[in-house]
Amino acid sequence: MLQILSVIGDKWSILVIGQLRDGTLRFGELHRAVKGISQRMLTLTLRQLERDGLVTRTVHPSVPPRVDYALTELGTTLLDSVVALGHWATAHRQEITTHRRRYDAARRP
Amino acid sequence: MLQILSVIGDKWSILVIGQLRDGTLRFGELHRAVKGISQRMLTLTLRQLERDGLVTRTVHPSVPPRVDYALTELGTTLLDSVVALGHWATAHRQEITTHRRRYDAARRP
DNA sequence: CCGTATCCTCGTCGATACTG
DNA sequence: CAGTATCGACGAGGATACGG
Repeated sequence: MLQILSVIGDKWSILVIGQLRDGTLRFGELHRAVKGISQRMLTLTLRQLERDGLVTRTVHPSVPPRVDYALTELGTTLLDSVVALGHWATAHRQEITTHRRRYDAARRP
Repeated sequence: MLQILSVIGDKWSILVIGQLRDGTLRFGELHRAVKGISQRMLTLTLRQLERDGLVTRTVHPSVPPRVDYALTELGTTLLDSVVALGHWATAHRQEITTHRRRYDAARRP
């Protein structure tokens, strides 16, 4: 069970899956879309997702090389929960930061 | 945005919130319910959740001491997404492990 | 019972440099 | 363009001991 949570408990995984909701993206496009992720972590995250059967990796033997990533059917089923989390996060972001400030203010007089 | 994902991107947070879905729990009860968590991490996780306004902490001044934790209204709204993730995880656990074995077998001949 | 305080150890991640 | 390799720093987190 903890093994499965590691799939979704990784923030990069969630963000990458979220980006793939509208269809196929290239490596570089993902790199630009997911702000703050390093090339290394993007590679590792995609490998992980591919290993778990959540995304497909398609290499086009061209020059320059082109690699496309897309959600599998299994990945799409997860997407619903992920977007729900995304909605929750954006909906309550302000509320949470307010709580944090209040909490910190109470403990640092 | 990444700050908010840190709330749910932590596996302990997710597990703790999941345990609180049926109501109030004491510290020790949570400690036993969430398998594998250390006392230290449970404390830190609960402080984090309290700081974010997802959990209330109620100290009963008795001997021995008793501390109850419960979800706030905000925490309950998150619970829906969390249980959705939980359902997804249990529903596809087998499928994912199968993918993993297949992937590993293909790369380790 | 419910913590806090230390210490110490792993793994994780970013930076950088280099290939096909 | 899309990676792989290497390294070094950093912090999460377990173990332990102790306090209210």
